[in-house]
Amino acid sequence: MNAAISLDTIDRRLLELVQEDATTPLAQLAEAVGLSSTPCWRRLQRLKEAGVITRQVALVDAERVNVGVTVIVSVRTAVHTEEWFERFRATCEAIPEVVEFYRMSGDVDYLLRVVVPDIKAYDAVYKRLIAGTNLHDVSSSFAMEQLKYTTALPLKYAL
Amino acid sequence: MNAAISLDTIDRRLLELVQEDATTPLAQLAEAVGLSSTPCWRRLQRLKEAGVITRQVALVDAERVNVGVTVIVSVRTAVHTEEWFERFRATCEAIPEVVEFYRMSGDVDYLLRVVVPDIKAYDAVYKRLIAGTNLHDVSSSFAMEQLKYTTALPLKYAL
DNA sequence: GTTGAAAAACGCGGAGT
DNA sequence: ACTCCGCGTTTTTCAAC
Repeated sequence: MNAAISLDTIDRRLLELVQEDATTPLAQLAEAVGLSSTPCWRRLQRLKEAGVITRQVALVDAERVNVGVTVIVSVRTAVHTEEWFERFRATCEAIPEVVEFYRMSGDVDYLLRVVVPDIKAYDAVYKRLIAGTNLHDVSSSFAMEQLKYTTALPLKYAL
Repeated sequence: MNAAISLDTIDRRLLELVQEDATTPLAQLAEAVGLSSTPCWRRLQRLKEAGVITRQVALVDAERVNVGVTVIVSVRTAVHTEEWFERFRATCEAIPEVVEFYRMSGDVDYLLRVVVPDIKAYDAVYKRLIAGTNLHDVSSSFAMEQLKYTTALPLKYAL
């Protein structure tokens, strides 16, 4: 279900293109990869069915919707039970300001990326995070500038 | 150019929908927000022209293209010149495995998110990062699990 | 803002090489 | 597996309200 899949050169080029712009007309994609539209369409279909392409979304400018501040939150926990984890996971899942959430190796247990309009709003999210879940240590770092952000994954490693 | 913009309830609802699924037919979006398709189309057009919706992309499953490992890289620098920064920025920009890149406040100067197939591949990226740019301290943490990742920004703060 | 409708573009699939 | 071609749908634009 979630194994790597076999992709040839054309598949990769198609993925590169749609990762950058999913509105590109099929005919144009087809031309770019040197195919006619039908096989190109079938390939895209196959990539969707295989779960390589998961979905197609509109990206929104963070500044224009007033969430220009991103905060990186490092969390260390005292408790390490399954029950605590599930609770924390559910909390993060429910907070829309938490846009990324990783379980880490090393000294930090969890890492979050949170987007908010300002420090005051972050404080509200912070309170929501620690409410209910017993966090041992929470360290928040503010990003001054987003220098790069892309949803396009490198395809050179694809099998 | 990058100021927050005025969005009413319908605009927000539309953005919520297209942030989740940009393939939704216009007629269906229109119905969901209680509008007919013409004004709905005009609103989406306006949101694109205003730069609120920046683009429409296909999201790819990281596991299936063999970049299931994400590494968080904290960078401290010895040099703090404009020239050094530009060089480092260009390096990160050019490395497709670097999918996010922030300038931070606090003890860490820069934070990167890197996606790779395995530790060995990360080492290659690491070498590319430190080559040419004189990094004082680089600390890499591996994510064991991606518990949440969304491109959908919270819209409750939009003005 | 609405409806309706028409033009153009595009997705989708069949038939054939 | 691909090309060619056409049907059906959807987008996009245009009226008039």
